[in-house]
Amino acid sequence: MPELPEVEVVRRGLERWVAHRAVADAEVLHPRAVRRHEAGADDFTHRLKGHRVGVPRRRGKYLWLPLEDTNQSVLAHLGMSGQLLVQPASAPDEKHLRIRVRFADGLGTELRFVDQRTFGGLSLHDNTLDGLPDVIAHIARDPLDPLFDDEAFHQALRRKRTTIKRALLDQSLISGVGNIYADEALWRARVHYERPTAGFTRPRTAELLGHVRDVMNAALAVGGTSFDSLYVNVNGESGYFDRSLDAYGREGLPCKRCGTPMRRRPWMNRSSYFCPTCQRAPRVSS
DNA sequence: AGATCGCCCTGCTTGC
DNA sequence: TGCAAGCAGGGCGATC
Repeated sequence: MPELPEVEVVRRGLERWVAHRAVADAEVLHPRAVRRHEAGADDFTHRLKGHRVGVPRRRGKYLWLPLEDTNQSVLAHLGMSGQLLVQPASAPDEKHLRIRVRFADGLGTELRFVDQRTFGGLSLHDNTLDGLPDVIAHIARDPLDPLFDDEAFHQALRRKRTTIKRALLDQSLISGVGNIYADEALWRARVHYERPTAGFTRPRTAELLGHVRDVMNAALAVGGTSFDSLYVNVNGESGYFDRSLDAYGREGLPCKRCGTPMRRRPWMNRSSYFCPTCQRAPRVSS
């Protein structure tokens, strides 16, 4: 669900409301929410206790809270329906509350991980030398990372025998792009989702990356994309970018550039939305 | 070795 | 109205 802009909105909220607070204790209400923490829920809560949270960081759709004075971080992935909420301790438990973190201060708020579908979760990991949780060392830098290497990405596209949307969703090539922003960027670039990457020229790659960055920055500026209450920031508020989507979810509606009805095609157990006129299918697709 | 597929879940919407 | 199928912002591990 949440892609880079939505996760970044959450990270900023955590930076404001959770950074530098000491953990009093944590409570795991659903074991699946910590399944990536191999030592189990008790170990997870025990290790959190008493440590101060550092400044939250993010790479792609992953975010993590470094624990000060340790070499470990709490890694979070929201999956399809995960939320990190900062709530008054007195607020009633959400229906899908999975993990609660209480703090040793008088602010009266706690951190809650709420997740309807339980595809997401929290876990604790050692950091690599760059301060990255070790289990996400394979995740590529994201396009808003100043150290993202455009040329290396282009070369990777040239090298692969795959198609462009698969490549955009491959988190080991470029991270943070999901189904919505892939379709949005491809529409902006007028590129069909099944275009083979091997034929990409340097200018075409550069243009596509530019659109990926533009659409993500635009979404970030309005708090991300929310279709329903499943994606919200740490204060439970929705973002507004759904109003600005040009492709995703617009099946049958006129293309905002040329008026042709937009199409939806089943794709990898998901959907791809595109304009059949602006985004010409490659002649031989398989 | 790299690419693809199935599956992990819950809940809402749609269509018979 | 009831029920089943289809669909949803993702990613991992098994498989070819």
